Amino acid sequence: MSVEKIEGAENERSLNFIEEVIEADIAKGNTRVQTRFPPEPNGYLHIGHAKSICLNFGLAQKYGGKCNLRFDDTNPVKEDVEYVDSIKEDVRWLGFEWAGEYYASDYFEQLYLWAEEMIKKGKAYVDDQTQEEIRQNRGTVMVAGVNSPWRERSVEENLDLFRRMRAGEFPDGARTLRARIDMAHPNMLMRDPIMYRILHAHHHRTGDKWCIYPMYDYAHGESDSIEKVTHSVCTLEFAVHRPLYEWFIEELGIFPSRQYEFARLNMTYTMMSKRRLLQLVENKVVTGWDDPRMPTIAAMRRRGYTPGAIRAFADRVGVAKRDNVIDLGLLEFFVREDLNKTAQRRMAVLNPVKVVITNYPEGQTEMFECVNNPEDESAGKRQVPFTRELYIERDDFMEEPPKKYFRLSPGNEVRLRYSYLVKCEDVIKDSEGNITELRCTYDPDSKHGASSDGRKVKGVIHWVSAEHAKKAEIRLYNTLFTKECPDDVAEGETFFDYINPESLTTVEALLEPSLAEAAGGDKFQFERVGYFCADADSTPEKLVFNRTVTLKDSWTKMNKE
RNA sequence: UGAGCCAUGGUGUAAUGGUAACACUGCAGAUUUUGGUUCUGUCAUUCUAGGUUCGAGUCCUAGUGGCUCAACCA
Repeated sequence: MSVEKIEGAENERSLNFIEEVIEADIAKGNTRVQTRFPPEPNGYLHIGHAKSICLNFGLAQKYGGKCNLRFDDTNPVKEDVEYVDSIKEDVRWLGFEWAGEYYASDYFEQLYLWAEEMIKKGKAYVDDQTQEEIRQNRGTVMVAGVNSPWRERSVEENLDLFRRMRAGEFPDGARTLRARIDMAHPNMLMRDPIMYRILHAHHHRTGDKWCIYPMYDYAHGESDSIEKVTHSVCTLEFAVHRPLYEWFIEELGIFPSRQYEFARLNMTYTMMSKRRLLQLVENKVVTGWDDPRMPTIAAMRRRGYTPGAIRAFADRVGVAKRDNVIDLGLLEFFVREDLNKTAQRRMAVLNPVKVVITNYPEGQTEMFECVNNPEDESAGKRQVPFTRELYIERDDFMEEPPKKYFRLSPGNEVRLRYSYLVKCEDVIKDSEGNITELRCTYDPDSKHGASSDGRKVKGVIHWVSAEHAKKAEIRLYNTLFTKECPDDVAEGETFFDYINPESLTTVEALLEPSLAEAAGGDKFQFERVGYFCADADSTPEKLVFNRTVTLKDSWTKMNKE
């Protein structure tokens, strides 16, 4: 397992409750630690999975154990190799290497053999009830279920029927194999759970070899056991499955894997249901699973989030059993923290207004040396051209500035970053009163932070040369949802109604020329605007940047007052 | 009229039965050629009621509140 060290993540933290379990096991002499990350390949991994990945791989790492990647591919109708591939890519990108790559489908034959064993022990039977009958006879949480009329079939008959199920003699849904436990059990999962269903479906790995497929409950614990998983860590909603998990393992007398549950990750403004995310993709609400507005790992990668930031986030969020809703801002904090150290700084104007330096020679070009990253000298410097006509951010000028505004305004002087001090002398407007141009004068002695008489200015703004600026498409992303989408949306609306109509806006920005080569995920901080990632599709001819996170901006609050 | 899980600042997560802490957020200030970063300071927490104890966030009892479970999904 290889993870580059991330600063800040090595702080001493107390043990989470799963680590306590492991340390207790080690104290008892059970020193081997084997975990697994078991996604179903029916969608892309999201930030919630990232927490699970960091936990499972982190546990193995911490205790000198191993972590497997196992695909829980027992439902062929929902699964696809595209998802298998994306999951592997995302786990690797997060910085983890799995000890073994397994598939529940690798175990289909063994699982089948064990099922016959269960039948022979009288612990399983073939049920001919319809789906509807099964549902009705299961009872409710308050009312006990009733036994299936087929529950007392002989071992021979069960065996024969089960073999014929496998042989493909029956249509989908005609029969199931059920565990014989207790139809009055207070835990619904223990009321003769279905072990196998008939599904004449093509499986992405086993092809058409099988027409019966094991259910999660029958496959998961056994798969863990086959892999000698010591600590099977899953989310809280599986806690009610634990008695069943243990029941199968005990009845089969196989390696005693044990299950532990932790609370899944929830985040503000974020939808974590794979089913819902799939709907967004299928309905083309987003461009795909890696649309930067999605909460998927692939989307975050494209947005410019770093693996280290996500790992640090997962570490901070912790592991407990309490329901939680993490503020999206916490994730962004870790992204900012990481990017602050590594992202190169560039100047870019998203909403331009022209500035003419009236006392600067026409046709002259001057190169200014700009620091790429004030936090990292090794990032070097670059030359940026300066001319008589520039563009600055429209927000960086106010004709009637409020009291604490210290950027450009009539008669006020500001520093053009890394170049001259300029003073606004005149405001040019069109017939409708819109500002079209600002006329400024510059102080020729104010290079390199100096000024002719030692005066200082508070405002420092970014700029680009009108002649040299490159155009680029910038995608500004906001949260996909304007508010929390409930699991059950109110009558008359769908969860699509909760989508933020301004989740994606595109602007044409003007960039300093050094950005022309940027492509393929390079990250930049556009000064006082935010962090941007050069889109993978970006070319020097068509520059496209995705916004990652916004800088902390107390000045915008001031503007709102 | 079920079973299981959970309850600590605004948000998360800690605390051998012994001074409730850490991070994020908020607020205030300092530094700063990014209103960023960095630094300093600061506000704010044990669901309720009993009980055990010299001492309870922690143990016990009862209550309250929240979550999960009735797919041939995982």
